[in-house]
Amino acid sequence: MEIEVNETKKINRKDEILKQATILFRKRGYAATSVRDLAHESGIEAPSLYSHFKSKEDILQRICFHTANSFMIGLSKAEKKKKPEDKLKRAIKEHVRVVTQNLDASAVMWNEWKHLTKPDLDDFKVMLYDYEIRFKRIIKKGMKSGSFKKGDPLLLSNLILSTLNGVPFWYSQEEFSAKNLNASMVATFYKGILNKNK
Amino acid sequence: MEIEVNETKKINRKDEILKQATILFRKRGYAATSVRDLAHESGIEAPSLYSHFKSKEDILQRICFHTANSFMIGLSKAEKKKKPEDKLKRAIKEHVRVVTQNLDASAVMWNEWKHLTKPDLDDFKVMLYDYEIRFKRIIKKGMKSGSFKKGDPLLLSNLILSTLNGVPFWYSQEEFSAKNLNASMVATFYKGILNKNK
DNA sequence: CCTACCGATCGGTAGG
DNA sequence: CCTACCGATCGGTAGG
Repeated sequence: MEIEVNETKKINRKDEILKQATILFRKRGYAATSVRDLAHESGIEAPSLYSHFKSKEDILQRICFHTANSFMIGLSKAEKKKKPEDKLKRAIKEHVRVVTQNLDASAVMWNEWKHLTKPDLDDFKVMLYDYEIRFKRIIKKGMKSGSFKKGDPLLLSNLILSTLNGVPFWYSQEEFSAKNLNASMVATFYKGILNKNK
Repeated sequence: MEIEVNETKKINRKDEILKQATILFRKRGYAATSVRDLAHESGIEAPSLYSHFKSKEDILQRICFHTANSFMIGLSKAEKKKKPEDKLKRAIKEHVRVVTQNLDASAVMWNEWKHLTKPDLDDFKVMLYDYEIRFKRIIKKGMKSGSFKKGDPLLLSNLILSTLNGVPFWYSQEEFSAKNLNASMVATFYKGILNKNK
């Protein structure tokens, strides 16, 4: 019984540290957050952090890779669709879902991954690059098949990904619903904003 | 003659520090860049920085406010147009122009302004908010006049601004031209990407 | 613009 | 998970 409680506490403590680290890294940035800040918010002393994590960077690494993995899984789901327009629609939907459900973690991943060091840094870059390549491939195929207007697939891919990655900087559950955001984003990119009935 | 040379050197040195600071703040982030790093890249010793700037934050403040001011001026030009669709088109063009001509500074402003402290922090937030409000107003009026499809002006404004602010993260002069980027962005948002001739 | 230097804080370890 | 502690580095000042 006592052992069970201790183990549960240990697991909760580790998650609690990760949760507080995500909030602090988002608010102040990785470099400006000290291990003492992390410990204080988690209700422990600074050296106690090292019984859960190897280093400060270890904490950042877990946040970055865990979040990036969620995005990769979402993209895989999108790639199972057949038509390019359905693939892109699903890719946007999945990306919006992951971002809105992990606002702080998404922002931390996007803003702080540069503080990772080798070999994690290289592995992370590969993941990012893979995501971009696969996202671009959907658009490229859609342009070839005639689903999308002809253009530079890389440029359009970058435009859409910028929009998706910018969400954590302004989205709040109080102001917007994820469903409405997703629908608006797809409608905007697919049909444009000009009113043709004018 | 000697005085003239000294004064010229002084001005160049100050600009050189700002230039190197912009590059370093962009690459490593403000908090992870030391005044010794800044001094070294500028070819001087660390304490010599303080004959040009009051503090490390003073350097960041100048980068942020100078860049933000460029964006404000661009938006003012856009607001002089009459039709909402022309206003938005011009606002996008000006924003793209400032971003592509100040890639590092734009990224630093966007990623590092949170490291400013009061009262500069509050002043900067006011500028950011003013920009967003005025950008949103263009869209709101366009929706009311029937130029743009009906929708949530704040949401659409956030979508477009996210796309614009994301540019420094992928744009390079070697891969894209500012002119083509601008045209593609306007076409994408105005007319959408779906091919209606299919 | 430099040398010499300061107190504060950093990430992390030893040992329990 | 704690106390005690470490060397390194931080932003910045004094004085020239």
